[in-house]
Amino acid sequence: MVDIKFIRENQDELKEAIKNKGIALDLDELLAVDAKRVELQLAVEQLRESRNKLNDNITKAKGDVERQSIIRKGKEVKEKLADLEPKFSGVSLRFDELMARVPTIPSSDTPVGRSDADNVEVYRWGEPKKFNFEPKDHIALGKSLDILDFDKGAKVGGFRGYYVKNDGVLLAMGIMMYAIKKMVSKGYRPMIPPTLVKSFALFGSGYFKGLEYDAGIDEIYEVATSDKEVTGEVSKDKKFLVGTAEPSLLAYYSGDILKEEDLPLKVCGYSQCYRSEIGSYGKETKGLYRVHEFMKVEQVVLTTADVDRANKLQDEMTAISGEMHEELGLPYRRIQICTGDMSAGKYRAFDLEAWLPGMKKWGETGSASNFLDWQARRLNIRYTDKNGEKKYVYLLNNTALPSPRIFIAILENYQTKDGHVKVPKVLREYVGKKEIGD
RNA sequence: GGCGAGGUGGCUGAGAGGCCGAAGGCGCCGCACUCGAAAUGCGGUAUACUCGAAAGGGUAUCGUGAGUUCGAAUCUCACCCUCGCCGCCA
Repeated sequence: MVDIKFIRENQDELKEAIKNKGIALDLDELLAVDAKRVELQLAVEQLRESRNKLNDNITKAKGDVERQSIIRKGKEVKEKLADLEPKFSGVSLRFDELMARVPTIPSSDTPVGRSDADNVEVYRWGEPKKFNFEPKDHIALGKSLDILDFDKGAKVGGFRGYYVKNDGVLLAMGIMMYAIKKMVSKGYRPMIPPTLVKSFALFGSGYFKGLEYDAGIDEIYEVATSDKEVTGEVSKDKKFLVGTAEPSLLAYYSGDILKEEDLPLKVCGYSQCYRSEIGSYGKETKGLYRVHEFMKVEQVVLTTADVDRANKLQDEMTAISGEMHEELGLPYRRIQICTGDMSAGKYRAFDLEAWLPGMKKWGETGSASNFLDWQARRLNIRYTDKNGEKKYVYLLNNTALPSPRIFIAILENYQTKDGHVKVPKVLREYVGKKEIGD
């Protein structure tokens, strides 16, 4: 969400952002609706004022005649209100719909572009590994080492289902524990948040584009069973499965007024993540790369309304993920996301991509986003600054480590000629051995 | 799943159709007293939107939504949530 006053005063910049991000929104319509809304609000409030005054007078009325005359006048006011109030709420509803779509203006260093093809590599660590044999992909390795089973996964879980087995479990859980410990060592408070959430959490983070769940557009699973069934009716409070811990971690603070001295507030969350992938139908249909559920550690920071500070924090968060890739010995690069590949609320975004030798490509293993106050306005998260003024916090999020793609990267980067997989040093304490397949 | 109690400002807690945006207490802020502090006294102290240069005004908000009424924190209905007890499951 963007401040309406800011929108009124920065129309040209916003129109450019809407164009560059490829957002379906007519800003002129929004401004017209806004003007109408203010006009109707004023009229409605004036009518209510006279109604309230008449109601006050009724107690002072002497006798029935005066009383009746006041009630008669009140009736006229009420009729006018009955006409205007629905108009006002109709316009307000449209206003809210349009407001939810207004994007954050991207940072000046964000490349302008149409799609992910226009993202820019800004940093690279290590180089794609050279093998003196033909490297296998993780699907073949997982099968031969008996640590991944996609056939049984599909049988039980359906398309994109999978089992992790044996040493694979220790490796997957090890990746998560390693990430949690790393985040804690960097001063992040760990949480295990709910993955089954109400819609406001997903709207607040920006996963739902409108106030209502939009099936077929959003990549979120809706849970069919209501918590309570009354006479066969569907409960109004729908529940959804999160695609990342981010919405749950942020919604934790919704409605809160934090203290400036407590900021930046650093939190990390471990959760199972659920993604319908209906928007990626047909993409990466095999293996562990694109799956419906997986484990992930996410990092989230709440900070003051200071753009430079927020950018610096975002860079720090990205650096922590980078550090973990380095400690795991995984070649990676950092790319900056261009306007066309950036969702509405984001101000500045980077992805980390690890090299996957078996799949022979860079694969996204993290995504760091700076939203400024866009999410905080939706979630109503504020803080009091030193002057006692209330401001919206700036919100940042980044992947710490995702389990399956790091799993892929380790398998494919650490494979040996005889089909074994060496365990990266930092994960040996969790896996309990130096090499899987021994 | 069954039964019961309850959701009021930063907190506690009264209020049971108009005098209520809401008593009292605690907390917080200012002032007085003091060398300073404590104690005491006096005054102030919700949020959002909106009109206004400002002073100040208006609207809405007592869990949420709808209803009854000229008028609702207060009455009615539905829903959400919290707490307690029983049952069931882990």
